[in-house]
Amino acid sequence: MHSFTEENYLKAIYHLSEGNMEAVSTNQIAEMTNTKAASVTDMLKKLAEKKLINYIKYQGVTLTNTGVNAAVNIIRKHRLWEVFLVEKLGFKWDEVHDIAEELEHINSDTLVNRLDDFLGNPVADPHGDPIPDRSGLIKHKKLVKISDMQTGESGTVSGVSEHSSIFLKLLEKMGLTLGTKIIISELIEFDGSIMLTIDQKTERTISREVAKNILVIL
Amino acid sequence: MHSFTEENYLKAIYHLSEGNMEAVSTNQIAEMTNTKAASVTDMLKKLAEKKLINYIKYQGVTLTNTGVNAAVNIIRKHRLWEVFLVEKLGFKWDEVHDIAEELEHINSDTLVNRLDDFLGNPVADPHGDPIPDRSGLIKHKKLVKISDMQTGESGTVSGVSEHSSIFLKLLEKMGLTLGTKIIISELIEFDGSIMLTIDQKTERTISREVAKNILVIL
DNA sequence: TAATTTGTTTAGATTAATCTAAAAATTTGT
DNA sequence: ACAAATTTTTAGATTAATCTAAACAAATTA
Repeated sequence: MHSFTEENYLKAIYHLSEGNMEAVSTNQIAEMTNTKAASVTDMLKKLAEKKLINYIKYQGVTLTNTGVNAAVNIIRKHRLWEVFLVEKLGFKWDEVHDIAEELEHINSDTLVNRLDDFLGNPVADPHGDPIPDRSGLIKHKKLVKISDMQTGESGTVSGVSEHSSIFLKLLEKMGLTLGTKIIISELIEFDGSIMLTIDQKTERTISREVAKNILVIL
Repeated sequence: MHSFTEENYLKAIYHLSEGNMEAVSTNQIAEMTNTKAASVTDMLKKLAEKKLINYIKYQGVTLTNTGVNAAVNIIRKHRLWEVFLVEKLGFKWDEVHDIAEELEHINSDTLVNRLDDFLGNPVADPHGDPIPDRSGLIKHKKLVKISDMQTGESGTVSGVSEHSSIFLKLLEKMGLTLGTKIIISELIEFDGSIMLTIDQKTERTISREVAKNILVIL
């Protein structure tokens, strides 16, 4: 198995290369892992040695298949534990990240699979992020940022692209939690903010910055 | 907080000083933690520096109050996770120790207390060991080894003093799990083995070695 | 009680992960 | 295309946890 630290690097590289399939840079990894570039370089050599990443000096890195598998497995654990914390222990969606960050490193396939079953094989975590199944497969939904929607369009809030507690608490307060139905009632030209109807009842205006981080299924 | 490693030393010292309230020796700790005596000495200095143990060169160690609290808290977590694994995830009592050994180091009081409530505030783990409450209090039951019982005496199996998977599986096979009622039917002089009636039905003979490790409430 | 055995500590290395400062490579801007 | 700026890597230290071998202390035993 890989060390706690190695796992965190793999996860960081995975997240950084999601979306844009490009190589990830040393500095990006350093920022994500709260370390210095020099430390990252050292670790990259080690991970390359173990064939978990493809690394060429000065050219950035990509995960190998083995590396992707390892990363996906950690993410699976992280998200399952988040579901557990919210569904079974009554935590709020903004409280679970740090604890899951620790739990994700517990090593036991049996444990993860039994937890998965115990939770009823959930397909998404409390923030709407998809949970890889036991073979590592991830079912991505087609999600759209509210900031990309047009007047009159409607959809269901199904994810967020910002996971900070402060942002999640804000959504909670505004009634924009997962599952909420919204209709865009007006795009305000002046500052780009967006007026929408929540659950056919409440009218609300949200800033462009907030709208960019809420993901919706049309 | 204390490191993973420090926590394991505290736990080892706690377990070694249970029962006999004497100071614990360097070698005892080395054996329990699978390290060498020299490494233990180093760590003892560190723990003494942090006022978690009372340490005098060549004289062994005892835990300070702070040290006891830290150790009890780890044990509380370990035993609660064991209950979770057995009661909620369907693990057998001989399968949970190693996983709980990892889970016990997860750091969050809220998590532990919510887990405790979720499990219905259990008083004992799957092996019958008492679970400290959130203030650190441990309710010890008066348990007797089967090997110390007399012919005609009866009791309920309520604990074990040997936690190895091989031993627990054996008890399972013999029907001597927790809650089982037994009556001593005969003490066999020849080899010290003991004949007993299980749940008013089955007659069985167990070796003195096995009998020594089964604990009973009279 | 002196000698031997056993147990513990010190000294000096090692490994993993990190850092700072300096050197080297790459990218950018004119 | 070359100089400047940025990014990445190397070099050399540091910290936590561990080890082996040697020195030292305590307990045992003859």
